[in-house]
Amino acid sequence: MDAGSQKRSAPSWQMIHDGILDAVLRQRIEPGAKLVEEEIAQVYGVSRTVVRAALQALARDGLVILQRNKGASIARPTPEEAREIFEARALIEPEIAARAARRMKPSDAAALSASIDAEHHAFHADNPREAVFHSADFHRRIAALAGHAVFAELLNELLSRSSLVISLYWRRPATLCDNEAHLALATALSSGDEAGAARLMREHVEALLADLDLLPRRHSASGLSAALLPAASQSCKDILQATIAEIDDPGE
Amino acid sequence: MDAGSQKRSAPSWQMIHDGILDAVLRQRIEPGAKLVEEEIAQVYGVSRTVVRAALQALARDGLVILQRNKGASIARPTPEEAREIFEARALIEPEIAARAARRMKPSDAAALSASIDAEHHAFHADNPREAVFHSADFHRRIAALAGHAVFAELLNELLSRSSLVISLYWRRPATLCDNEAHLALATALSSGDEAGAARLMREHVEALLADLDLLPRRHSASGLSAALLPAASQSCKDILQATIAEIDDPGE
DNA sequence: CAAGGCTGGATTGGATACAATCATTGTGTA
DNA sequence: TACACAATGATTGTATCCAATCCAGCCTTG
Repeated sequence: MDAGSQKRSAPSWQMIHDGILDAVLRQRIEPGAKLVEEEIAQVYGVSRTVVRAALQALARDGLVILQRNKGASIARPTPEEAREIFEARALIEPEIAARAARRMKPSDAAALSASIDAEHHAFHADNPREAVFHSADFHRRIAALAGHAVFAELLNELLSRSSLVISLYWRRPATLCDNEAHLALATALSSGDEAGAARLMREHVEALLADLDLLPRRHSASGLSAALLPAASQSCKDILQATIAEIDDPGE
Repeated sequence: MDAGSQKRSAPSWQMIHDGILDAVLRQRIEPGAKLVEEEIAQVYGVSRTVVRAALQALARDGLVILQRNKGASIARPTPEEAREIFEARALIEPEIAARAARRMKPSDAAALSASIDAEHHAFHADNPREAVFHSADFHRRIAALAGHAVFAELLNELLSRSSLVISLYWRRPATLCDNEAHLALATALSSGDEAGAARLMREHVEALLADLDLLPRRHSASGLSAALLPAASQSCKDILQATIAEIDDPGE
């Protein structure tokens, strides 16, 4: 209801914003990739004006870095920023889990199961990126169940930035404990165990943080790496076009 | 240093963003006030392009509501949203206080004292709005001392929105316990008492929430009240001009 | 041969013009 | 008189245009 009534006033740049956001969440755009306004404008068939609005919105989300006269590029969180993002999640998400456990209805368990299954399926299909995407979706759905709009917004931003962190600093793409943790969480949530859900969530997020490879080294000098890995920026246009095609043709 | 190095790439709309933000924090613009692009553009001597960017940034901060083809207006948090904002603060700020207590240096105490003094002074000068502004500034400085950029960003947004909540739902403009709480907090922080600072902060924020008048009644029908109290929207231009004058002439 | 300056292309920043939409007022009619 | 409807003015949404800036490659020069 809440989201539905707002749909009528959807800004036109929202589509571009969501398209790039989706590409980030699915790790189809690498951190540091250059986002040229004209290219995106051609992909979506609009003028640069609308693209600029979308890029500024993404910059407010912390996903895009805008440098004056130098354009937009996908953000590259520093190791310290990465740690801070997961520390913030470790504080907020247990509270969200507790509230979700308190308000859960039996019908809500299905949504969580669907997300877990999707993650499980993608994992076994040897598609770790999609698995990570659905993993974040699981956390997002819990936030939706908590019925707390402000917490949900805060977490949404943190989850988006977590995708960047994961593509930069994720150590092992094959982690089984992830699914275990999600299953245990879903069980605690469904049984209304507030304290247990909060504890499991805190441990889960702390485990995620511990699995990051946050070395003090500069992962690679910002400008240099972008020059060394131009694949992302070259294929940015194609990635967005593919994303659009998927949206138009939801029969995935 | 951190902010200084970023200054070179300051976007041009930042000035307008900060101007409107300052007007909100000082409660010179009332929630619900209409923000007409052309007026703001004339005040700042720029075109609507830059103003639109600033308004979109403010919308991402939750301070401005953008409705398609209906323009921008200062947000009016619902009572539920107001409660959620302070619940989020009650969760985040104790953690910030604990981290600040851990990292405090003796020289940092001065900044906190200055903020408390300014609040105290404004309060005794019978200027409750300015007192509220400095009260928020006190919380902001603690976040800066905590040395955690993500928490600081999250709190910054919550503090800005709190200003809207306070101007809508604040019950008693004459609260002495505020200063008491801030003094006790500053003492705990200066002495490095993590647990005490966290506890005091949580109690303080919960007291703030308890002092809000969150009745289920619609505070007033949105359109009607705007018509009954057109002062805010009419003087929006003047408010911004006055704000600019103050910035240009800092000898307040 | 290396270092520094310069020019050309590409890209962004901002202003302006025009189209689209909304709110308000006025008018005609039942 | 009250309601429906159309015209008008105001405001926003988007595209396009031009100036400002940056980047890369080349050239000059010590």
